[in-house]
Amino acid sequence: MMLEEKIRPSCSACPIRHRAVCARCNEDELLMLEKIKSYKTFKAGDPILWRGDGLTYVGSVVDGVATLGKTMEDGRMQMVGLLFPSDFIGRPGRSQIEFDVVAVTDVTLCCFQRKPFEDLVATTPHVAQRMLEMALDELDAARDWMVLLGRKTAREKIATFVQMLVRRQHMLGEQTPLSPLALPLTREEIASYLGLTLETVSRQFGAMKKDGILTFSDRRQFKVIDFDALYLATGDDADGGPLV
Amino acid sequence: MMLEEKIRPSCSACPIRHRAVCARCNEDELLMLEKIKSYKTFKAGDPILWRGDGLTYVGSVVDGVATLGKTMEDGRMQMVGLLFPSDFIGRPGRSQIEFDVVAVTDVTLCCFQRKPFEDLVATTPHVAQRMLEMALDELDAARDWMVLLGRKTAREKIATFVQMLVRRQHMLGEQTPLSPLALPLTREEIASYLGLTLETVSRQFGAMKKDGILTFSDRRQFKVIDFDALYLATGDDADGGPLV
DNA sequence: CCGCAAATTTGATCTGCATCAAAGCGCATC
DNA sequence: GATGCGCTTTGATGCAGATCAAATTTGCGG
Repeated sequence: MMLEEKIRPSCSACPIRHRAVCARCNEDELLMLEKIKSYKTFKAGDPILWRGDGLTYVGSVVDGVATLGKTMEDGRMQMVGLLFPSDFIGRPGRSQIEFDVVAVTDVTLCCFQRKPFEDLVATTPHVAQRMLEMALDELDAARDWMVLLGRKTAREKIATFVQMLVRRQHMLGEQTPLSPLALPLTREEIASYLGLTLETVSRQFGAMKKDGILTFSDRRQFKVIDFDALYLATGDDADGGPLV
Repeated sequence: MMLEEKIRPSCSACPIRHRAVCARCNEDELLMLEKIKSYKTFKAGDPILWRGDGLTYVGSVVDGVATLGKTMEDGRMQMVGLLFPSDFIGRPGRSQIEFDVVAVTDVTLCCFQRKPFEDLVATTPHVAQRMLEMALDELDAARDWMVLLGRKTAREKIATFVQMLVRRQHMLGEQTPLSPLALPLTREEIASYLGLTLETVSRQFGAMKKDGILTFSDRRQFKVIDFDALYLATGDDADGGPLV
């Protein structure tokens, strides 16, 4: 289920070097991290960490996408976060994790044993500062998602989700705004992220296709045709504006 | 609207000394904080910070309760946090705030000018560590709230909210589990915290009264009669268990 | 190329909560 | 102790999205 690899590619060549928890580190600090890091890879569908598990390691997503969520005893499930490359998994200062982490695509993690990492957080200001900054960013994102879950309509939820994908993949890189986007999740996974059912997700995608906002080449591959209409459909305020 | 008071009570006598952002500070560090702190008070209903405002100060709630929320352009409102004594307002490293902060009762704040506070975070490990810990705690709480907003029924939401109040007021202090609890919010405010309407909140309180779980002495004052039933009604997993 | 299971779409129906609408109820002010 | 104004409760009705139930499509191992 989990393939541990002892390979430790050099941090300086790392694709998430400037966005992950190590972003602010200088060469010396990077060396300390290199000493305690190891790569782990997971297959699509594998659990990475389970709620209540002992938290022996923490780490960064290097490649792939993972979900963070909680399942209620009767099976209702709510996803509370999507983890893309450079996102951090786990929390220093806690021996247990509160949520389930699952690989949705094949995932590569840059892992640190929790204890030595905690010492590093305590002694390396650049790591602690970056951790704080990332935690506060995630807190803002979580709160925005609370607005979505509590108040937005199904259509607004889908539009917001698509817009988030556009921004994410735009940030991460190369592609022009009109190149096709990958949809890393199934309808059911999208539903559990948006507080909907998979049928509603499917119908809303259908509606947006009919309205000429999106086209699907493949079930996991789509393009945004009308960015303004997409933006309008999110229900968000004017500032921030279309595209961005 | 805002009464600035230049009084600076000594930190050592502060009621939130051991839970706020200063919790880990030693005497020297406390002295640095004392130098840049000032108290501000707000009347119930006053805005404390508005979304998009320049964030000139940050600080801790010393007394009273405030809400953190966002209003959509068409008036839909979602509260994303309740701020009790020792909770932190604002975020270092950002010049704007993303959410509205409003005093729901009379509120006393221990404020720090943002810039000097940011310097302190950068140079005082005990402040930075505590900030990180608090941010991660809030992140967990926000994610639990996402589960509530996305998946729980109206009754489960109300039960979870009441249980949170029980725990909060239990933590903050003196009272026995059976003493009456203060409900700091109106039905409408509760609704906007739970992603419901005020009518639904009212009906659910009514139902829980009829079921012998709660009694109200006053609209803002109630007792929990049946803790087990309350716990059962939250929809949460067995661990954590009743009361706690 | 076939068969099969998983994912998705589409349709019909149901329901929990929203919405709309009126009363009650404190409680402050005069 | 009447007047008015928030707040809350209660009732009637509507609807977005859930639930239930089939198709239909797709991907994949043999």
